[in-house]
Amino acid sequence: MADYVAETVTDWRSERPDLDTSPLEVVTRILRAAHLLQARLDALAAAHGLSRKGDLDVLSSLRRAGRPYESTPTTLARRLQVTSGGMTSRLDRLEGLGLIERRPDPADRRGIQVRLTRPGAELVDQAFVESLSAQRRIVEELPPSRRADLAELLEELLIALDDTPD
Amino acid sequence: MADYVAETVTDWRSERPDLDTSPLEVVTRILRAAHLLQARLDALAAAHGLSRKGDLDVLSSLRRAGRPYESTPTTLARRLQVTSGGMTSRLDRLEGLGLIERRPDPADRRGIQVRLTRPGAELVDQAFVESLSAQRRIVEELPPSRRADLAELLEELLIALDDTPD
DNA sequence: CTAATATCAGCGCTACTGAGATCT
DNA sequence: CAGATCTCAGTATCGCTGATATTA
Repeated sequence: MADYVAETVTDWRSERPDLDTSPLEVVTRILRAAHLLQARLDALAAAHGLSRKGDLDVLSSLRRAGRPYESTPTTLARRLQVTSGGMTSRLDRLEGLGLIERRPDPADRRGIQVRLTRPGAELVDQAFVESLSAQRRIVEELPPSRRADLAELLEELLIALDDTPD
Repeated sequence: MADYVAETVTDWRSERPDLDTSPLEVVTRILRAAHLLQARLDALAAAHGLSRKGDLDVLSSLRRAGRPYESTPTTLARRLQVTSGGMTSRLDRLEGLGLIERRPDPADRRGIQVRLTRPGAELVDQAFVESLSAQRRIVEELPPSRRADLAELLEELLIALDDTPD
């Protein structure tokens, strides 16, 4: 029982036995898994009217900050791995949908506060829970101790990639 | 020492203690790692004139098949997680660069054989080795036994996601 | 003055969808 | 005729870059 990447590595071994292709077993697997997972989660979010990929991430990020469900465009952009320009367009869309509001930051007149609206908070509480359920169904195909191992190994890798909050 | 996702899960725990957000520790980590890894690999491929994301994957897929370095658009599309239309445009570009050729399939006149040219084979032998080195430097931040564990866990997950060759 | 914040216009890229031509 | 193969045109999306205005 093997996955696609196992076959790839076997092919390389017979073709270029001088190369150590074992890094593919981690890196390519992560890329392929991300592709498959993203497709599933996007389809699910779309069923809640969130057709654009990163929108639920923005709402979730605001939601988990707790009341009053606020943040700034710059903070959101950094967390979600996009530029500030990219975040502006996501916020435009979400504001158009009535899911967030922008208000001037009282403490810094350059800044903006982004806040979940009531409908935004309700939507994220449904959509996020549902996304989480879908994720759980996938992850539960691994036995519990394996899940925890995988999570921890991925964390080590992400730390090596400097994906740490500062 | 924690990564970004650990912070996320902590936030959720204080905000929605009723939810089990542990699936994020696997799924979100995979999505974030993929984003970071892809950015590094794209930059590297671009240094070899392969500015477009999937191009090196196409060349690699042909190369590891062994002589005569041939495949078909449909097979490549399936392996590389794109539609046949998406593969057509990749092949157009690579053909324009002189890295592949298209020839009619002698056995099936609907079909096309895609083949690496000499320059294509030379380029992939450089660019792939370099990409592999970059991947190795990343993966080597984990101790060897951890690397193997991670590879195996990811394989189990991909099998659960049906990413298997048929 | 330098640096930070947010936005905007313009651009490039990527890949999908659906239709069509050809062939099994 | 149904189904497979490949291509093409059209479309949607997505995010980046670099410039700008404002303020710290």
